[in-house]
This record gives sequence, structure tokens and C-alpha cells, in this order.
Amino acid sequence: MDSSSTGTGTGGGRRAATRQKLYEAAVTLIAEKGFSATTVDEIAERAGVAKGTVYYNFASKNELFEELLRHGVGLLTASLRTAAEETEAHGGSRVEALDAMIRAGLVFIYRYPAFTQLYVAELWRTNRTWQSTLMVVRQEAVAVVEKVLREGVERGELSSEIDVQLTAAALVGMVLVAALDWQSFQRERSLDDVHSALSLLLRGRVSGNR
Amino acid sequence: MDSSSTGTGTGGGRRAATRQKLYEAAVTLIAEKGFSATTVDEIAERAGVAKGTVYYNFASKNELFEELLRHGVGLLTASLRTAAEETEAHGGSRVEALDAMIRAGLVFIYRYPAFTQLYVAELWRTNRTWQSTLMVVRQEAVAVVEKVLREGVERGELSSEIDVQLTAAALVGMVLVAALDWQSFQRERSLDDVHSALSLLLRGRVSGNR
DNA sequence: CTTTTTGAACTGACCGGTCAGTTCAAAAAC
DNA sequence: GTTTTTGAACTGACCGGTCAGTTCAAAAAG
Repeated sequence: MDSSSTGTGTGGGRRAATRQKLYEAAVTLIAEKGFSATTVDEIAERAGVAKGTVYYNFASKNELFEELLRHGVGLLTASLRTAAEETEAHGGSRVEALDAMIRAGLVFIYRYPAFTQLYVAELWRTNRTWQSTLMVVRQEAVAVVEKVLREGVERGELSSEIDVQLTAAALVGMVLVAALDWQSFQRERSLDDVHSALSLLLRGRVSGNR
Repeated sequence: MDSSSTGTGTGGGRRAATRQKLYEAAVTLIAEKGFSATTVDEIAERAGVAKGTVYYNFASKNELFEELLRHGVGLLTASLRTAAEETEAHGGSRVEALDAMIRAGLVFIYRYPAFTQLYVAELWRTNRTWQSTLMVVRQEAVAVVEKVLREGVERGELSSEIDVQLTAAALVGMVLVAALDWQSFQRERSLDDVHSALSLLLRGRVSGNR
């Protein structure tokens, strides 16, 4: 039993592969139409799998969704952490680490636009159904940004006036919305364009003060 | 005959009052549960109105939603424009105008959290149903920010390096996400706290460069 | 002033259709 | 031989939209 303990990886058994297919099918459908407008039959069909298989792999439509959330945010935080650590290893400043994380965030959204759409659409809902799951994964992701901000303040790279929590939220929002807008309404721009614009804001070079 | 010609306002006839009640009922329900999880029966019940009345006032559930979107974003853009104009009238800089608009945005989200949740949840969906409506109202709101940015660049207050469209998106995102996070996860903070944090970022005082 | 008429606004029971979730015997994969 | 998948059948609840009928304030008629 439990041959799928490794979770996602390609090495996983048949089971893991099926779950992956279901994730991919569900994420695009739910991003397009929302959770409750998406039917289990549709998910199964797009995944090329029988409906019974969905219920063999997940207890319910709800649980499929919650595990999808955990799965996706796990990928994001891993990516952010890597970006921060690599900057660290190369002796970069904390501002450079934040810059690298912005880029990592953009790359993630570029690769998984559907997941990002779905996450944004659900995060601030007053709904009790999966809010606990969402709060946990959100905190996991935000904590990575907060940590780097705190380090920046300690080292004197960042103003000690800043409110770490609120600034973290603002930075995340900046990246999230700029990236989604880029994907939805300004497809012609390059990732570098978007990254430059955000980098300018982060480094305080928009209003050319002082 | 035709006593309801005035449309919305308080002076409007019975019809306008009913529509207003339906907007208020729909906005909270849809923010909580999403569009398709919200039933017309629920909306009618919360508005204290019979189901038939919904269909007397709106062609469909869909149209009710679209008019709700237009209504809400109309309020927002009016508020943003006022903030910008008042700064102008007092001889304030364009950066101060942006700052005032950030505040106006926060006040709006504070007053209409449900509408904001719903807007964010729907804006970047790949759904074709009401995307045209959403694109129109979004453009209306973003244009106000872009205009002030452009003026700032012309007057030399803002760096000419900036990309107006992307920076506008980033600023909007910053406000949107910081405010929603504040409302959802950090209720104890004051509006001034949030405003200060965002103002710092706008004015480039986070990374104390130069 | 009183009676009658009008029609916009509202009501709520009802209908056709849909969906999540369950079950299970049999096949396929390992 | 065990695990996983299949796919069809079934259920019971729910939902968007319809429509025949009701209400009532104000206009028209007397």
C-alpha cells in the first residue's frame, strides 16, 4: 500500500500519473468556469479517464480541489525559495533576492496561468469550505517573502520604517496582478518587460525621489 | 405613467429601489460562494423579494451580474477621478495624486469588500460569458491611473523609464491585494497602516536607494 | 368626490433538465 | 492475485427560467 508516497514525481506509479492527469484537467476547467460550474464528468472526460476513476482517486470533488491547491502552492513556494537561496549563494543583496523572487513568480504564473487564476479567484472568498486549506498554503507562500524582507531590514538594505506583513502583501499583489494582466490583456509583452516594470517599482525608481 | 425614469438614485421609483436591493443581495452572495454556486432563489430571498421579481427586473441571472459589475466599477472610477481632481485643484503633485488615489481605492474596498472580492475573482477568467463587459469596465478604471502616470512622466515627477501600462497594473495590484489581505487576514490594522505601507512603496522609500 | 380602469410591478408554484455522488461487475494492468 | 480502472446505471436533490394570476396606486371617467 501507499506506493504513491512520493506525491507528484514522474517516477510515481500508475496512480500518481492518473492523479496528475486529473489535476491538469481540473485546473484549467476550474480556472475557466469556476469550481461549481465545473462538473466531475467534464474533469474525467478531459483527463481521458472514467468517472469512477475520479472517485477511486479522490474522496470527493471537493477533496480533489483542495489537494490541487496544496499541490500548486507547493510548486510555487519551492520555486520562490530556490530563487532566494540562489541569490544568497551568489552573495547577492536582499533586494536582489526579492528581484529574483519576482522573476520566479512571473515564471511560475507564465507556466501555470490557470492555477494562478484559480488561486486568486478563491483566496479572498468568505466561504468556509476550503478556507482553512487556503489560509495554510497562503501563509506558506507569504512567509518566504516576509523572511527576505525581514533580513533586508536587519541588514539595513531596506528602510526600517516598512511594515513587513503589509509590504509583503503589496509585493505579492504587484506581481500577481501585473502578471495576470499581462497574460490576459497584453500578451505581446515579454516576461522581461514585466519584470523590468516591477523591478523599477521595487527599487524605488518610479518616483525619482531624492 | 413612467415614474421610474430617473433610474438609480434614491429619488427613483419602486423599480430602482428593488434593483438596488437585488444588487446588494447578489453582491454578498456571489462574493461568498461564486456566481454559479449562488442561486437566484437565494438572491431573491435575501433581497426580500419573490423570484419572479428578479426576472421582471433583469433578463437573466447573467444580466443581473453584468449590470452589477458596471454599477460597482462605476462607483470606483468616480471615486478615483474625484481623488485625482481634488489633488489637482489643491495644486498637489502627480505623486500626491497617486497617493490620494491609493487612499480612495482603499476606502472603496473597505466600504465594498464584497464587490471587490467578486471583481477580483472574475476578472482574469478565460470565460467568454461576461468577459467583454469586464474588459470594458476594467479599462475604464485602469485608464484613470494611467492618465495620472503619464502626466507625472511629462512633468518630470516620474522616471521616463517607466512603462505606464505595466506600472498601472502593478499599482492597482498592490492596492487590491494589500487591501483584500488586510480585510481577510489582518483586520486589526487601520486603514492608515495600509495606506502608509503602500505610500512608502510608491514613493520608493522601501529600498532606501541612493 | 366616487367609481372604474389601467398596467407596471410583483408573486410563487411549476417544469424540464442537470449534477454530485454511489454502486458494481468485469476488464486491464501490474 | 492484487491493485487500479472502466463505464454504465441509478438516485435524489437542486436550479434557471416561465407564466398565469394578484396587487395597488394613480389616471380616467362619471
